[in-house]
Amino acid sequence: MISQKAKYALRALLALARAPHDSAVSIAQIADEQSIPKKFLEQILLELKHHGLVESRRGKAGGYSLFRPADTISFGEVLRIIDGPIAPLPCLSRMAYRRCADCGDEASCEVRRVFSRVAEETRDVLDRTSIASALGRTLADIAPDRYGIQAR
Amino acid sequence: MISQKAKYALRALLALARAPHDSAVSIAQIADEQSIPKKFLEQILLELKHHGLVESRRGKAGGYSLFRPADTISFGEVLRIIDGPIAPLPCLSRMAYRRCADCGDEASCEVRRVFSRVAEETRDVLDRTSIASALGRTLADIAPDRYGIQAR
DNA sequence: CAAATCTATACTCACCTTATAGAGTAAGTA
DNA sequence: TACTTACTCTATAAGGTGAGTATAGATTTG
Repeated sequence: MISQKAKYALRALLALARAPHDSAVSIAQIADEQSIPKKFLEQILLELKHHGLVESRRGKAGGYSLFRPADTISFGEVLRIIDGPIAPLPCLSRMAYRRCADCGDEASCEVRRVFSRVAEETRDVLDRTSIASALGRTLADIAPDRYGIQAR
Repeated sequence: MISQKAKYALRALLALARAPHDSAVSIAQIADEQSIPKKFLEQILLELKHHGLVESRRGKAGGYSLFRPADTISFGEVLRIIDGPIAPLPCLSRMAYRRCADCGDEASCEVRRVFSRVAEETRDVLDRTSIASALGRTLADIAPDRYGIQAR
């Protein structure tokens, strides 16, 4: 299960992607539209900003907007920022590998072998699907590499 | 991430599947071999027993053994027993569907659409892989339906 | 300056995970 | 029968995580 927070993050990014280009959308507006607790959403957007996915303008008429084109932001990237590793086992994570303390030999671990297939399929979907392609208005699914979507 | 408990459960079942047919293996032996805390493993095996995956004999020379053939026990079934739903979103679970409170319309939810593909791929692997096939000694991967592995 | 808005950190609170403890029950065995 | 081994069940607890709230502050623009 992905966290509620990650779901909010994705919904917020989708909302920003739908907004007219270069127009800032206020936290309040997104929170209201998407039924996300406002203060919680503030934290989430701040985190996405720290990771360079969105930018913000302060003051009256301020708000958030995407910092990168919507077809260069993959679901996988967002999930890794908010929820951490996607892999089903620590010993299968690329961003935060950790050996399983109780596993004698990784190469012969049956559990690992099975879940590595799960991990592969999951990354396949999440790293190839961008915010734009989820909205169904891009070519990123067809040639994602060209758009700089993070490689698996 | 799957839970430590689920990993223990799978490892215990794999150990039972490796044991000579119809011979009971004691909790202590499995715990020792697999480096699983004994009292914790007791709980896990008991739970698997209640769900009809293993059987037990008490007394001296007692222990656990598989109740069903190893190629009829899928990874998915074990995970659902120990960790609950496999789906990445409550609104995608077949065993425990729950509408997302904050989602207006499921049919048009982009997040749901993307993760339904993840769920499908994941189930594909987990429900088609059995304890036996993980050990690499069965035909269940080739014709799983014939062996009664739970359909997706 | 005032209002709207973002920035940052700290805090709560319930629930889940990962066990551990201990008393009880059953089956074989000397 | 008494003893030993092993499974059965319930309770409990420490620690972590998830999902927010609260509070205070900093910027920008009108």
